[in-house]
Amino acid sequence: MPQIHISVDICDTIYLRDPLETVLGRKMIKHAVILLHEIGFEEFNFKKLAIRMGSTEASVYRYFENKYKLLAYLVAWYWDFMHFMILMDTRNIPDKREKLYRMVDTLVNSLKTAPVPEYIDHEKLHMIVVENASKVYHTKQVDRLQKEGFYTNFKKLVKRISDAIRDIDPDYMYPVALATNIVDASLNNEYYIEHLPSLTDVPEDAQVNAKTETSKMIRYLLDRALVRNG
Amino acid sequence: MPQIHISVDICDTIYLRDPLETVLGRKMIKHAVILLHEIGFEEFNFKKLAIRMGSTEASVYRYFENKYKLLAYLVAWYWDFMHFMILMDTRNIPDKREKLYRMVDTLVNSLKTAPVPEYIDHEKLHMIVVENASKVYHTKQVDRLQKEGFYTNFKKLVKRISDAIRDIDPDYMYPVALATNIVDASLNNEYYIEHLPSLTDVPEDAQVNAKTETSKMIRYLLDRALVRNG
DNA sequence: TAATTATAATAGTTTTACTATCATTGCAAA
DNA sequence: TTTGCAATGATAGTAAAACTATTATAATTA
Repeated sequence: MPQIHISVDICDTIYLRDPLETVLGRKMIKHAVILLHEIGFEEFNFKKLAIRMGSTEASVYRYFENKYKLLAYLVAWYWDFMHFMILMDTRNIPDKREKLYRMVDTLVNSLKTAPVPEYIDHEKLHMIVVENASKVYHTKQVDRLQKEGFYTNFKKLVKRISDAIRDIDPDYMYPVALATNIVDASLNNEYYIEHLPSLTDVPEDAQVNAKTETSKMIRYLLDRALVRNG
Repeated sequence: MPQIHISVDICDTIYLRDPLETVLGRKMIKHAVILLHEIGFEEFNFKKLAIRMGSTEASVYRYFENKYKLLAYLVAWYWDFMHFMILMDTRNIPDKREKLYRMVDTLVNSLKTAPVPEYIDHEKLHMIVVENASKVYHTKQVDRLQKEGFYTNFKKLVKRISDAIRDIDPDYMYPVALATNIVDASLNNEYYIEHLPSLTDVPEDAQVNAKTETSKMIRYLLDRALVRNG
């Protein structure tokens, strides 16, 4: 197997130093993912991260201004990576509808073939994004962050999906909102199935695969929403 | 005009003392709404609230354990109130589809006739919910909070909307997920139009009414998703 | 009027968030 | 090989946030 290098593209105002360029930085990212997954964003802080990775608080602060930016970095990394994955997974699919469905499958992360670097646990990062992505978007600083390019990776991904929607049904009036909506829903529905099942259609005690169910639900919605044209 | 009293129903593990039962408590809620709207949840704390309302930090702590619970309280209040509003606004609408559409209108808060108590600025509370509701749902303590009944008001609202969906199209396979989805989307889309327009279908510089646009977009989606049957 | 309760005023503790300083390490250019 | 320099570690410190405790006083209630 050839070693695969993915160079993710992340806006450089998110970090003070690019963590992916140093050994310590990659270690930081690795343990940030583990720790965030373990204790959640509210309990997470740089002191705990420093202890966990065997470094010091001061060193962490040399890479990121604060924990919000670290989270923003991980989320940006995730979306850039998912964008890449969607490109890979949907190549050579001639059927437009099948192509969009495959995008959804990639989104809910039911495909396990991600060529993810060893320092990132992709499943954990996925859960971190599910639980915390909205904290990056819903902040009073949204307009400033937007100008600084914090959200470009997510926007690119949404653009890609909305193009696929337009391909299927050029008359659909709100392709971008629908794309945003299914990305949001694919994250949330999986979370709700696990934690708040009464917000979904699976019975309380049913043993279902949250990813598969979510994928089916989104496909169903798209199937209804988009008019067949060949 | 008769004085209208709404008694909202909020799970009693959210607070230490019910703020709506005392003058100080109502003052607390009033200024919490103003201050949260002004500076956002991250910058908000009990010291600032105490100063703003002319009381002390200790007094605030007698009502709420911490700022997360205060936020949870406001969100629970909001959903219970919205549930009530949806009941009011959709009475005597015979057409099932029109009834669901009206629910969406009420959700995006385009109806301005809310009989809201004087100590709550409804438009500000709406924005607080848009910006912060996900912070109440996406936390590591979700399972405990769920057991304590933090989310029952939201669940009741979703139930009501999913029933309306089922009324229109009994064959729709995921009425609850769709209901959850349109509630989420109605909050988010309005926010995106204002702050991240490239996640929506409105052009960057377009001067549109975010609420009206959102309502139209959701109606359109529902119109496509739900099969006509009379 | 006495007892109870709510609040204000004050003062504290602990934790988090962040900054500063300086010694040490490793590596690269001279 | 030495010199210089950037990265890190070790340590210490400040400021604010997140809470807790104590007491005095005002307002209610019995």
